[in-house]
Amino acid sequence: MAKRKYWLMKTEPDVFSFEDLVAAPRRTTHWEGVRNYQARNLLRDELKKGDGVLIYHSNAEPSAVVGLAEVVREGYPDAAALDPKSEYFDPKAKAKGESPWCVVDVKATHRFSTPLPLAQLRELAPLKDMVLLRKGSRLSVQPVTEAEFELIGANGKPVKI
DNA sequence: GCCAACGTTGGC
DNA sequence: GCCAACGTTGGC
Repeated sequence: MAKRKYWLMKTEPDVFSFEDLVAAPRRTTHWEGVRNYQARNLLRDELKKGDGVLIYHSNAEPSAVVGLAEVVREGYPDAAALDPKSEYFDPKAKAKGESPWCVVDVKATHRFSTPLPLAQLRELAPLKDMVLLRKGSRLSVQPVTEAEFELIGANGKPVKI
């Protein structure tokens, strides 16, 4: 099996929070609604079963990494793009008859007993090159190095769910 | 609520 | 193919 890789996924807790993921059946959901090609390509090609995921709350008080998850199913089409009732509906995808967008299934594994807010992440010197902390970084699915994942994991004091 | 950064759209 | 206009993200 290929070496485990690491990712960070953003979500707005008002829309879908980490606790919503924990409350979902089997603590698993398909990570729908990514509508950016760069992020789509990662979901489609790069995220593999068993990869580690940092769950990050954006537009939150405070914005923070709040827990860990794992990829349990690799990329497949995001059906929400074809559903007119979904807020992620994509008329162009509907016209084409197939969804160009991708989801993976992620499962919550650990809750941080100490969520790590942005300000605190910025204080950790080894994270200075982290994608999340780059100015203007908006990518909602982004790569994380093993060192970054381990450091953030340790600092968050994760508790197995 | 403001606004900087970024991605996408569409006129030409 | 250029680029201005527009929409979205997301920190503050």
